[in-house]
Amino acid sequence: MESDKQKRMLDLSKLQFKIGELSRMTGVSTRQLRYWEKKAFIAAKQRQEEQDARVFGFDAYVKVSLVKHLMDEGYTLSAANDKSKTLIEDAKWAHHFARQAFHGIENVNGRRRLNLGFIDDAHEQVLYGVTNDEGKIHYEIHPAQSNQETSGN
DNA sequence: GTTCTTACA
DNA sequence: TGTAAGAA
Repeated sequence: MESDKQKRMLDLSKLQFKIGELSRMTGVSTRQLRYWEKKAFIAAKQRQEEQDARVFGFDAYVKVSLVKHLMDEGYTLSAANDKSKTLIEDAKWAHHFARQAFHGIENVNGRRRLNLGFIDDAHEQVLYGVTNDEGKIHYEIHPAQSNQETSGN
């Protein structure tokens, strides 16, 4: 099912931080990080043999940053933990959505447009996202076969 | 110098 | 949660 692990140029799963690093990165004390781990709010990678220092991954960094931010906003630890869960789920969903929606960037007449794929089952119309001079985005629908001048820039 | 666990103001 | 202690 999940065999679609392609070779991405950015492999965030390889990032590893010791507790001191994660603490400095997020502004959360090492004391808190150990406590949060015990509470299962964050997870450290499995420690190898006997004595070992905790190793956190990018996912932990994101989680800690979110919880820290929420606590600064006034949330309690447990409340911040709960809210961070939904935020992370939403972000994952949005990422999944955007990843599927992305069909490449095309250059036409010096302008670039984002191909968002067909909007009809007959595959006759394509949805594009474009920006104006101020960077504001809008959408356009074009016939499917007008992709002649897609100079690979 | 850093991290770990346990305990206490 | 901060901080201290003693050990790794």
